[in-house]
Amino acid sequence: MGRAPCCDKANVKRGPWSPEEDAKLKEFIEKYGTGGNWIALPQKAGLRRCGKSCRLRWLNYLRPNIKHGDFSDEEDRVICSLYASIGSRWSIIAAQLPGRTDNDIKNYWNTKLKKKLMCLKSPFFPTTNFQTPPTQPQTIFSYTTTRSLTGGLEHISSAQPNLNMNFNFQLGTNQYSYFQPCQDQSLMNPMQATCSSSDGSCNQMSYGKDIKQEEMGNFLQGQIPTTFEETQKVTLDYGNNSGRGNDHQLGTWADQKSNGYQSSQFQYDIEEVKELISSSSSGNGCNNSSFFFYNDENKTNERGMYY
DNA sequence: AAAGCACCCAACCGCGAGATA
DNA sequence: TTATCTCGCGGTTGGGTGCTT
Repeated sequence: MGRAPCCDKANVKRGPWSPEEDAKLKEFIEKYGTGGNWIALPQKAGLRRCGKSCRLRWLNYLRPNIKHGDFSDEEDRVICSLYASIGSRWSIIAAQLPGRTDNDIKNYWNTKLKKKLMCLKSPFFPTTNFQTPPTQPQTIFSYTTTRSLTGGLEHISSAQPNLNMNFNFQLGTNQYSYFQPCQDQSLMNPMQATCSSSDGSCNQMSYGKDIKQEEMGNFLQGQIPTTFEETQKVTLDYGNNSGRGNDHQLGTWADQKSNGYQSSQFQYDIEEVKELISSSSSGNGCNNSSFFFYNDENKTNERGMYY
């Protein structure tokens, strides 16, 4: 037994709204309000539309003070922070951004921001030597372009200077992943995104397709740091790992610590971000690589492996 | 120039929660 | 207490548009 339809679908118009319909709806609501009953509203307003459709049109497009157009950096930051805290509660996020609708934010997240963020914590490393460790705190992941540390590069858009990928970090029974805004989009040229695993075995990427949620792999799974401070302790080991090419001799854990740039800009609660991008698939095919993780509980540095 | 492809976003769908009879 | 109705939400779809080949 299915749910009763909210309206007579055979007798309502669907699809894009005409300017005339917009005007009718706007005029009616400005004059009489919604009356607390969207289902009855279209009939009263003389519209052959479903009440839900009217509601959506009003909330997302017609009501006063709706803001359209590009999102500002500040709005990006708010969205990311809230997403990290509460997940895909778009209506709550929208409530913090005057003039933005939940639908707008959801679309923005799904089409742009998610990709932008994912590219930033990319599991790529430069094919050439990393010359000088940064003196200012910044994300260590921004240097990465061409090397996959883990299996799971699935799709890389050819149309945008962003990389879309998934990856796993595993540490014993724990798994970790990262993402962070990219400071330098020039590092994200997808055409450079070829895996340079020393034996050439890593070849997990493809181009020119929307990344789909079910294809993303285990971006974040398993036991992960539960506090902001913990996530800040997570870093990569650029050091002298056997099995890694010389082009990845980027420094040591100690260097990174003394330079103070391990994940110091980590703004987003990884615990919540994992809700965002999850699926059952996990890539493989890369050589194992390792990273260091500071275990806050044991007060020790531990080595994790990428698979 | 045209066909194919990818992206974007407005709109739709179904479900859960809350209100009401 | 239960059944029904409506709202509001988040996930998904599909058509328009622009880019690439």
